[in-house]
Amino acid sequence: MILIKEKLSSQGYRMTKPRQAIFANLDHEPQSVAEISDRLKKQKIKIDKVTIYRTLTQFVKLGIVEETQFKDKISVYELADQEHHHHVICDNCGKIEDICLDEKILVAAAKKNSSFKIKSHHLEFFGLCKKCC
Amino acid sequence: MILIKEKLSSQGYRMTKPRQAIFANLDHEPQSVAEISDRLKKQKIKIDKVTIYRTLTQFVKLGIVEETQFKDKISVYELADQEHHHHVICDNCGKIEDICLDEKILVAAAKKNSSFKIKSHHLEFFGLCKKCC
DNA sequence: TTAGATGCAAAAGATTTGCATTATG
DNA sequence: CATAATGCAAATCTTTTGCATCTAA
Repeated sequence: MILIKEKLSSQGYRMTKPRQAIFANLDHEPQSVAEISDRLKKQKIKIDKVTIYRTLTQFVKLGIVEETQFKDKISVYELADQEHHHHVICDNCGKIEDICLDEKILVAAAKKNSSFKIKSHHLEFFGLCKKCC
Repeated sequence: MILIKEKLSSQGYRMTKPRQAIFANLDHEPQSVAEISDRLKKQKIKIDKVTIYRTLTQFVKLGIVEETQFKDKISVYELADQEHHHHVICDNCGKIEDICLDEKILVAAAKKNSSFKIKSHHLEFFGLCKKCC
């Protein structure tokens, strides 16, 4: 709690009810704006989707939230993790699971093989979850 | 040429002028529908964007084309390659470069660590290209 | 008080769908 | 000739923008 408030105010931003509610509904599981919006609705908290978009964009900038893009063309957001991890997405039901892997060697190889100055990467796995197998 | 025609007809589909033109403008570099459309326009070939979308979707199904999603929310398409490869995307200008890496070990680790039946994966690197460095 | 934040309406942009028409096999 | 493919218009869906109003600091 104090964390975000500090991060916000240190950049001249404000802590507001909507931001607090949105933050409270973030998770270490990735969620879409629609999902977050639904969660808030269920809690009888009325926040415009636009506000959710703007808040998440800001949280991403502040390093509070991490954004990922999957094939279905919608963005998903999750609490930024201290530890870098990856996702496994079910081809059938869309369920997303986190997975931890040590890809140091691969990143090093990429840096060596590419003419680009590589700064980050995304690694996602696809398959079938237990239920859909 | 004969390749796609066979793949198409084997599934009851037809080889048409638009499909041939679209195929001829595909590349091993990923391109968006807008880019493909522009290329065709320059060649004075008039094909509706809708047709490009439908054709690409079909080519993907037939394994002729590979679709990738980047953060800017648009899909890019490239000729499906015999050899599995990855992309390096410039954070500044969006330039995309292909890169080959051997990630067998990593995939094996993912299969071991996950409860999912993993079938495929996506690996993309981000950074700055030579020009933007 | 005063700049930042919100909500509503509307715009924007990519992709999809419906349907009448055309053209391939 | 039967059916798949195309083009056009319009719909969808996610995300963004403009602007008047509100509110935290």
